[in-house]
Amino acid sequence: MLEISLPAHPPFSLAEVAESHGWVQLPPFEWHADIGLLSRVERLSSGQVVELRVCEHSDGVQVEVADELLQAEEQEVVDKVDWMLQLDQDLSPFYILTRDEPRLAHLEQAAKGRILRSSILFEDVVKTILTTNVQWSGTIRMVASLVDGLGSRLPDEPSRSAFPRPERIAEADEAALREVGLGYRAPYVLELARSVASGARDLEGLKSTDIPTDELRQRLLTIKGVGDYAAASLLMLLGRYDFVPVDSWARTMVSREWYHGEPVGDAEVQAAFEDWGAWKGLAYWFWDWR
DNA sequence: TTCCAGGGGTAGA
DNA sequence: TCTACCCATGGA
Repeated sequence: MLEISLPAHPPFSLAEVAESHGWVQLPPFEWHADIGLLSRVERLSSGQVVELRVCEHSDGVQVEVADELLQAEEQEVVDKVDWMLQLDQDLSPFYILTRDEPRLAHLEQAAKGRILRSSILFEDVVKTILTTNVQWSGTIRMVASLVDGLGSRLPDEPSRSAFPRPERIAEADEAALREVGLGYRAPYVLELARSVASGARDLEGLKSTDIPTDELRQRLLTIKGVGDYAAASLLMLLGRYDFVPVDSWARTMVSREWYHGEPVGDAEVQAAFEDWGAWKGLAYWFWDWR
């Protein structure tokens, strides 16, 4: 049994990160709210498949892994948990701004503001593509069958699997992915997996904070299946909050809040949060619509 | 049965 | 740049 303690930049709440959006409902994440346990099956680069069990602990989290790990594997676990939970995220400039906005003033006290993300960007891009033009229940179904069908299984609990590697998806053919239930999104996911597996596309490199946001957005938009909504969502996951991910929910809420229920377009939604500048997406995401 | 979802690609103006 | 049309699939 390996136990690792990791500090987080305060304020921090594991529950708030876990419940920051729907990702926690998608495998290989599992969230046990009653005991505050975030679990996730992860395939390490060595090939070993492990379960990461994360609990809140003093000023951060404690990560438990049942297996013996090499030093390099342990470091990989640390890096991945740090990335997924945004442990070192400092939102104090945003919190200062929220103090004058009643709909957001509670965020700092509640330690809200971090957004849960997957260990590698490939997984987040695939999942985001699988949220488009489908109800949330459909996204859960597609991700679950993709993970169960192509993911590496956890040895001690074979009903659970890691998210499939790009190389594994790249080996599949389009018909198989359609059969898994991806429908017309199958060729998008396949093309992405093949380009990442071949090295033609470096998604992990997009995590670099050196890339200007507009350039980053343009690069995300070159992925088939990623449009304005998906790009904005992914920018949020990359810590760039300059765009609101406008979906049917956003249009409904902005319409109700500021347009007397009249239908609104993407431009109206973006404009509604324009004053928040570089924090626009975050202000939208955590807005208390009441 | 029709409509639409946590939209996006493509063709044609 | 903007619009119309198409895309698989399951809830509502």
